[in-house]
Amino acid sequence: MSKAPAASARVLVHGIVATADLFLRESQRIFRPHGLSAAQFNVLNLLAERADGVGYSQRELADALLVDRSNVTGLVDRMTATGWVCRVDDVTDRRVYRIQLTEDGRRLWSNVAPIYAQVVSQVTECLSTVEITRGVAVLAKLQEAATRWSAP
Amino acid sequence: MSKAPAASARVLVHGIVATADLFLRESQRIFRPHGLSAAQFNVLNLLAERADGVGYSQRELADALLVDRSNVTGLVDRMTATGWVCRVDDVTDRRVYRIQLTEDGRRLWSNVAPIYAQVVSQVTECLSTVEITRGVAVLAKLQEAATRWSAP
DNA sequence: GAAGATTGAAGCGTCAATCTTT
DNA sequence: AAAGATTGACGCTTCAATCTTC
Repeated sequence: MSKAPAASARVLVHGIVATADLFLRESQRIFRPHGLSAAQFNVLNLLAERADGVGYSQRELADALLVDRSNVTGLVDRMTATGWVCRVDDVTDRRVYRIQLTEDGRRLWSNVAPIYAQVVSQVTECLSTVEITRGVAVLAKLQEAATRWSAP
Repeated sequence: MSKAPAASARVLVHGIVATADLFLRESQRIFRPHGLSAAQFNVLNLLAERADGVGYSQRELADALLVDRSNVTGLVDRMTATGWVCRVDDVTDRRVYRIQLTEDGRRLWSNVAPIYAQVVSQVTECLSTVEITRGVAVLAKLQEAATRWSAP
């Protein structure tokens, strides 16, 4: 494996952050007309794709979204206020809430998810299957390396 | 050019955002012991690499950092409070401030920048030169496509 | 003591509206 | 009118500390 020159490595890292920033900004513009934020859309996505109706605990939500547990409190607060999710007491453990999608939440997700999917497909149609596969592999290597670095 | 399956395209987009998130989180942990945030490090970087001593206007900083102009006000406020940058009145246009590095700011940057560079090189040493080149190219295509989408 | 949830303080980011200067 | 900077309102995120329940 040939050694990576420092300059282009830095360009790659900066490019990843800049591209993610761009995606985030643009996705906010998609969600905003629906009163939704990117973080809230991710919550909707998780809940909607879980068919068993049990829902996620806030801790599970935090782990899945890769954010701090304390963050989920406010996120769920706001989504409860708008009526898209609700907190249900867990029957076996009184410490935990099960967060579940409401009717309104599911309806909103049904409207917004296809729009988001289409934008993703439009933006990525400039890439070939090989490029996508290689890109995913590079990202996986980087994540692995970064994780290994953070916990030596 | 072969068509990109929707599923893997979405994995790629998610991977970019997740990797950037991971980088951001880890870089915060590097900067924090120095009382610095990632956003502030970027400001230091811009100012330090501009040798002419003229500095950036806040508008120029906003454009370079890809953030809203209003955001820069608070960022510069905080960095002025810690004494790392200062606002200097522009001599030709009384609307604009020139933001310049202080002695302290330059010293801090001299300490932190090599640490950051080394972490970047450690995390990216798992990649070959070819992988980096291809990765950068994919990101450039995506940014171009996303930008084109946002302003049709 | 450990785990789930919450709170308060702080920084970062957007947007809309305002002020000053050009 | 247009451009640079600022303000206020709001959401997202982290961290440290606290409360309740296991």
